Amino acid sequence: MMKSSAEQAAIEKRLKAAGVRPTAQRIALARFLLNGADHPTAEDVKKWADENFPKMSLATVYNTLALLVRAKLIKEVKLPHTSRVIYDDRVSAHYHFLDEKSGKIYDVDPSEVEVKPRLKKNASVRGVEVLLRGRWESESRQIRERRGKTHVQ
Amino acid sequence: MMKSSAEQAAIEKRLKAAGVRPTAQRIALARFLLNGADHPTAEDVKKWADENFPKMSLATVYNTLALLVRAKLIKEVKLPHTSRVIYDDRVSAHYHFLDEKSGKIYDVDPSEVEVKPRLKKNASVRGVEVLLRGRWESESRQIRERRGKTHVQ
DNA sequence: TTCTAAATTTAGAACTATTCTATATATGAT
DNA sequence: ATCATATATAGAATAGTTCTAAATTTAGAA
Repeated sequence: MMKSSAEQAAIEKRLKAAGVRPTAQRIALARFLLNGADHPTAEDVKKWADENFPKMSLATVYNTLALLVRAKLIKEVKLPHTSRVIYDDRVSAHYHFLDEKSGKIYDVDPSEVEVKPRLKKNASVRGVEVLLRGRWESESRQIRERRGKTHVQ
Repeated sequence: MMKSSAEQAAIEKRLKAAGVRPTAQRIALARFLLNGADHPTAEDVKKWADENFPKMSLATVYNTLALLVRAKLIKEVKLPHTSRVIYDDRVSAHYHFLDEKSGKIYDVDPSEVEVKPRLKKNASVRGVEVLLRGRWESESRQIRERRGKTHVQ
């Protein structure tokens, strides 16, 4: 793990480079969002803040999330399985995979899914969003067999 | 256009076949949803009801939408450009196209978009959702030229 | 028909996630 | 240190949906 102070300095640099004034609250949140959080919701971010920063308000969490999105340091992701917005530190275009067992979201590189629209209609496609659903960790044979077996009393 | 009474009878039949008791409210809403509405939101449906059915409550609109979804007569669609749920009378698997100019949603048959996941990770994909964004009606050359031209005083 | 039990509809309260508002606090430039 | 501006704060407001409890309607029995 990176030393906390060095990490803070690096984050501060990234904020400045993106035109965001590095206040204490912003550095703390950016550190969480850019080095550690895994597709958190605003609620997840607030929870982290409550445990790691004194008296940060929910408004600051939302303000900062919006600011970091505008600065292109994080991306807003809206997926159909929840009404909560998810924040993603991967800012380049990519797709998502929803593990239906755990509810976890995984990023998928566009190169890993071939998408070729061949619309009958003469429309111009300017963007593509893809959500894959399934099991991210495929079950081992042993686990599958155990699950399949009826419990014997 | 189909004669209203015949249409009602047909709708009533479909509701019964799907195991839904055909009350007056349900017949009216199903008629709108299955023959005429184009990806309406709950608000659109309520608005139609206010203009075409006496005193229907918002709760009935939501109850009936949920009921028709459970009965697989319509499908719930959640898209990232709005926080409102959209209802679709096409119930088989398909993709969507968002016209970014009009905000309108169009259904796209899965045969019209080739999607081939080739994940590095050994995951099992059980479903794919695709949203295309762009212009559904591609502009004619004339319109494009007119739009491009600076207005001369 | 009338009665009755269950299903449905209703109005409005409650809820969730987010945005807004007004005030207080902190910051950087002078 | 002062001042103007930016930021942070608590809480109110909002949007969309779901819940609750009471009233109404329905289908079937008597």
